[in-house]
Amino acid sequence: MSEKHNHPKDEEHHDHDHCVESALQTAEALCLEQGQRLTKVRRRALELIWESHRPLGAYQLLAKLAEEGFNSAPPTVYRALDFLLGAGLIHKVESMNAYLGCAHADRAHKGYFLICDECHNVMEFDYQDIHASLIDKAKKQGFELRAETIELTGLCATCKSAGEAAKKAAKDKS
Amino acid sequence: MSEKHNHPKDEEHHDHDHCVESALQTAEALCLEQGQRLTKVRRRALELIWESHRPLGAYQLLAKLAEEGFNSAPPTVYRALDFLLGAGLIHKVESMNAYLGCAHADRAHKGYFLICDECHNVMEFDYQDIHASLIDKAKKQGFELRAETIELTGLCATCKSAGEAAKKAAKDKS
DNA sequence: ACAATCCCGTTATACTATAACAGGACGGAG
DNA sequence: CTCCGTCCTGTTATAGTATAACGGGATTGT
Ligand SMILES: [Zn+2]
Ligand SMILES: [Zn+2]
Ligand SMILES: [Zn+2]
Ligand SMILES: [Zn+2]
Repeated sequence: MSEKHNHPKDEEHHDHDHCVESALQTAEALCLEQGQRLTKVRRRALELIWESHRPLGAYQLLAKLAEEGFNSAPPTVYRALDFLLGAGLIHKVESMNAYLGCAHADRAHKGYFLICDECHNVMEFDYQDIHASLIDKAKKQGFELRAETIELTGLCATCKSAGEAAKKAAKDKS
Repeated sequence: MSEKHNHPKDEEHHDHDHCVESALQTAEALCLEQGQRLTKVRRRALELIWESHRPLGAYQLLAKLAEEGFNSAPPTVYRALDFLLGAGLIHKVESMNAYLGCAHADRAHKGYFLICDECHNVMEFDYQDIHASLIDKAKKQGFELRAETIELTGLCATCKSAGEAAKKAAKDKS
């Protein structure tokens, strides 16, 4: 029971525009439902985060917002991020201090991430079995779980095969 | 298959001095074995991290080192931390920007943490079954795992029962 | 003694995040 | 519609986390 959402830039068959659009629609529906206000800056922040193919730092996002005429002081972006985090529309990748659009905002879930050290692409998964197992283990300690930060780093398939190809080429030359 | 190392300040039966001492001995043995130099500042940094009952921020550690006559500029502490992290003697808790002595430095392992939001105590676990499961899932994506950040936050048993007691007292008063 | 390497001191700077207060927009009650 | 309370935003200042870059001193093996 795992679902992935992967959006590398170079995956041509992936229509990322559609992806962004659908995320925005979900966001609007969710906010409406919960009586939350998806204001201009919040909406645009979410869109910019989604448009990026990798997690976006707060100040990178701030710069983009500033370019478009939004206020350029840090609180602007952190307020938007707080809102989006609270609404479950984005996740923070703690090990990168960066923010990522959530692909399953419409249903409660825990976000687990596979982060490539090389290309910095991130895949989000929802491993219910591991989640259940963690809850169980925590409970055995009398610990009541509130949040999970699960970030796995390494080499993605693309970068791995690229690396192996490079190594092979070097060997052939010698 | 899980092992815990828990060292809350208020657990009277726990001889933390012994704990620190043994961690230091392990560290010296490991460094000797690997031809690494556990210099004064590194050694003292490790000791200070262990003496703290919760994860220590870099600048908190720096302040303690400075009190003892070590240089008080940031690179001092970050160099020591980098060394200790590299040697596997401490872990970084990403969601707190803080550092924690590792209780199993002598054997390869992945550190998973249970972090109490209330008292900020941290327990480290070594869940081999979850580790295996994660490696397996990653491999199915063609992803080669290098590091895992698993940080679970919530309420520890102590704080939970304290909270429930407080709630009960409030109810009795009414 | 010498060279190579590693470690440390020092200064400056980059990056990440929040505090605090004032003013403006919005939405509901009357 | 108007008033009021609340939520949102603008603005300035500051706190907290981490690294760059350069030079000098200690350590180790030759
Ligand atoms: Zn998600
Ligand atoms: Zn990659
Ligand atoms: Zn450990
Ligand atoms: Zn606690």
